[in-house]
Amino acid sequence: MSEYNPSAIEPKWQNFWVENKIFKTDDTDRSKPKFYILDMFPYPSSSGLHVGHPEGYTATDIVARYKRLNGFNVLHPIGWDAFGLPAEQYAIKTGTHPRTTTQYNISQFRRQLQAIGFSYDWDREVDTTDPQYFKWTQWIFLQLYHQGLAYEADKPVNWCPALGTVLANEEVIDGKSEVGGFPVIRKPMRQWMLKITAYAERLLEDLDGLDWPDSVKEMQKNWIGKSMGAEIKFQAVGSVKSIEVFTTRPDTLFGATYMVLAPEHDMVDELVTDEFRNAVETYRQDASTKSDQDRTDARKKKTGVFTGGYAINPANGAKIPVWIADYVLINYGTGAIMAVPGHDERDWEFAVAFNLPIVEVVSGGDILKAAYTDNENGIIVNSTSDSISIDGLKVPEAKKVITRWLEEQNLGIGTVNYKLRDWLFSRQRYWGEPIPVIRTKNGVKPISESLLPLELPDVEKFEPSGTGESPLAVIDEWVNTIDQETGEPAMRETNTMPQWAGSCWYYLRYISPNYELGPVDPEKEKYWMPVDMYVGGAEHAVLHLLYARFWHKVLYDIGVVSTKEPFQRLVNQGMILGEMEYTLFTDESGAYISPDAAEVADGEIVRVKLSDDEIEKSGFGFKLSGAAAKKYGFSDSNMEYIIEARSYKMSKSRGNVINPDDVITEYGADSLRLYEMFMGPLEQVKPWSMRGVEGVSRFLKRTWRVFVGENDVLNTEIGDYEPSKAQLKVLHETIKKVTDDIEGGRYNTAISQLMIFNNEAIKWDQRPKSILKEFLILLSPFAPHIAEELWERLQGNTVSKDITSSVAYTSWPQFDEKYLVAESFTYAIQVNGKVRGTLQLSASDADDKSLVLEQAKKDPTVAKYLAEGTVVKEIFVPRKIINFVVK
RNA sequence: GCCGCUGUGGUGGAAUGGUAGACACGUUGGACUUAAAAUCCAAUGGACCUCAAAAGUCCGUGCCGGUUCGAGUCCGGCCAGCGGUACCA
Repeated sequence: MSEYNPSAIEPKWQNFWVENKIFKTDDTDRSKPKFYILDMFPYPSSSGLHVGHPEGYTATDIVARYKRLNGFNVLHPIGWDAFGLPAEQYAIKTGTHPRTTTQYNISQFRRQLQAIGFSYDWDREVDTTDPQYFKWTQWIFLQLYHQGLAYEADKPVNWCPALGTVLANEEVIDGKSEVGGFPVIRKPMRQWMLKITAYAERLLEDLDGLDWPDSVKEMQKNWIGKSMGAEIKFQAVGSVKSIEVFTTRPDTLFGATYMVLAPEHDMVDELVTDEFRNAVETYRQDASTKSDQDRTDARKKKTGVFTGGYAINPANGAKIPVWIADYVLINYGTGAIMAVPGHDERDWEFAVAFNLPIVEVVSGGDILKAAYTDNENGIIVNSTSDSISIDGLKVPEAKKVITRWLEEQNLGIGTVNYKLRDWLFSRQRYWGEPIPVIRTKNGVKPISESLLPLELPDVEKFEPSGTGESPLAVIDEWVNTIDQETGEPAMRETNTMPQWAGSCWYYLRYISPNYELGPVDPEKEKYWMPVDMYVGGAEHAVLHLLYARFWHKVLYDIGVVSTKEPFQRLVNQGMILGEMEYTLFTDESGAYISPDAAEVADGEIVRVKLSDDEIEKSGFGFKLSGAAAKKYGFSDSNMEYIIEARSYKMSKSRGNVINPDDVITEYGADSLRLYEMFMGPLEQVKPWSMRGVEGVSRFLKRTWRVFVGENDVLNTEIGDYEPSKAQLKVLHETIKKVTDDIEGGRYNTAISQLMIFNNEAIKWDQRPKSILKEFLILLSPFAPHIAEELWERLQGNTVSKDITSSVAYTSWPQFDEKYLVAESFTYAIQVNGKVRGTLQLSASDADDKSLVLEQAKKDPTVAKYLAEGTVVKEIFVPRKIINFVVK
């Protein structure tokens, strides 16, 4: 007996695919329709692939293989997002050059991906750290610079004096450094910025045409944060200057009883009076050292100080006080607000805290109790002056009228504001793309394109410079250079680009990875773009996708690409959690404590992990089984020991990480692929289960047994038989279901159908080759190794070893409706919507309404219920259901 | 708080408004075996009725209500969990 042995057949086919370049994309062929299917490329970490990677990668591989079988020219590449912090931190610890670490990790990732049998075109690999790749990342930066979209500014960074370094946001936890727990302050430093705000409107508008999940579109919309309103000038008392504010509620202008400036606002110095100077300075000092998080925590009490200065409300001429407070942010709007405490919650809180006047200008609420913020139905009141009145208008109308008036009076203008801020583009790091600019005595100057790539110098030490500058700043021979044009001395920029840079355009490089005249070959770009399907984690819903769209639009504007948007369809795969864990909680004395109590308990909680034979079902949850209760020393037999059942995110610290290599060793790559898809809908979060892997593995074993019998030869049941009607029916049902499900991204139910087919086929005494061949093609996108192996065996091992012998380039079966027609139909017979019987009829009888109804009424149970009243209505749904409405 | 997503057996999950629980896991019983593993067969939402079976009855898709001959599915209002975001004027 020869059993299914994935460890024997999988390497064989992986070698066959790689060595013969079976999945090399032929991109000279323009006769076929194209399909570009893209994975979010991985960061090659030292811990290797985790089971989350193959989830999306299997889905795209299924689609890639399916599309090839349907005659598409498929572009399905992979690469490495290889710049980044971990390799640099490792270098600091061990002195190993990040390039060495990165190259090693990439080779591990490549080996692991090949061991899962993905059909990538391995001749198109891109590596963001390869000078031939980042040459073009730098080139794009220069184009941004020439377009006026890259500029320098002093921006606060997370500076940790104790560590002598600048930290990324994710390295700062509660205002302290993740490493060491040292305080982190905000220190302004010269930074490169990219003017993504110039593209805000287009980034927003063009979302409409994309086939993306609503949630992602929504997140991007929120991130861009468009709001319509007005900018209004308030004349400062005793000054020639005025304070400009942005508001979305110009209709409440009459209710503005004070103003608030951000502590950093320029006008503070202008307004502050001697009496308040000290208090204001102290407050500004405090605010500057606070972390962003502290400042923007909405739950804390409002703070602020009066400047001593006043401004004039342009609507009614009232003299109103000007305060500073950190709830007003310098980098949104104009950094100053008109405070309308009657109709804005934050202003209301502030006014109450500092005893400032609150006036009602929109009726409908009770401003003594809370701000009334309804901006649809409220009616304007108390808003009349000598030159304007908006009383009696509804809010939307009032906004228009007062904005027009402000514009006429030259006091303000209707404007649009975006939350989106410019992109802070520099990092004080070694392991990133050098920013290709130099500083001469005349200022900043981009280096010539002919000098690209600007490579990183080799260094011995990767420690931060100690000044907050990048480690590159201390490499004198690299920093000190000459301006190639003038021959004069110059200094290189020592900041490097963030990790986002390389991933902003990698999808273009795959199209022509060796093209030397630009980032992408224009002819090929026109053929392949846009990406037809892009699959990756939801964690990139905002930043990566927004940054990539921004760069793409710039490239579109300068004629490098031909599409406005890079990714036509986006799919987010859901996270895979660890195995379900059952936890019993006890306090430090070892006494049982319920999960609810454990959550709020003060003392030390002991978590006891239970195996699933120690638990049993109880009501809504699980409790400790009697035997287990005894084992853990609980004697009270009346007590129900409720336990917590849930699965957690995989993490090293929790020890619930599943390594794909282990799964492959034990069950094979096909089982891994199949299980990852069979778990549930791709987009959904779902827990891992090794038992589930066993389940799909059993399916593959059964599939093997359909084909292979004793002594490792084809089963004797297989032959060139004429297929039976029943065999054709189940085959064609499977073709239809699998096809529809792949098209619809429902890989789990496609696999169910393959299982259904197999459960039938294993019962057949005569297994027609023609049927089995089509089944193998259907199976091949999901479990390609076993499909290739069985395909080869079915052909009799005689075929030559090239592309024509691979199941991957056969053609996808077409289903025929005529085989799907059932010979009989079962009606459900309902009385008043409840099923009271079933009725089986031949296909010819089933469409005869009067016959069906007559038969249905004869069913004894149905007849009983019909006798209880008179039939007032008969619902007849052909071949499905009958419903008698009885009164 | 706001925005989004998700709530279905012991578990993962299936169900164009038409017999809820496909497929799989687990469990139970049986076959094969000296035995075990593997494999195969059968049962498996809960409760009731019954000596037992067949048949049948009631309940059941987070909760409350609505539309409909008929609702897991559509509509309105809640609740819970997850994710994003957070003083954005």
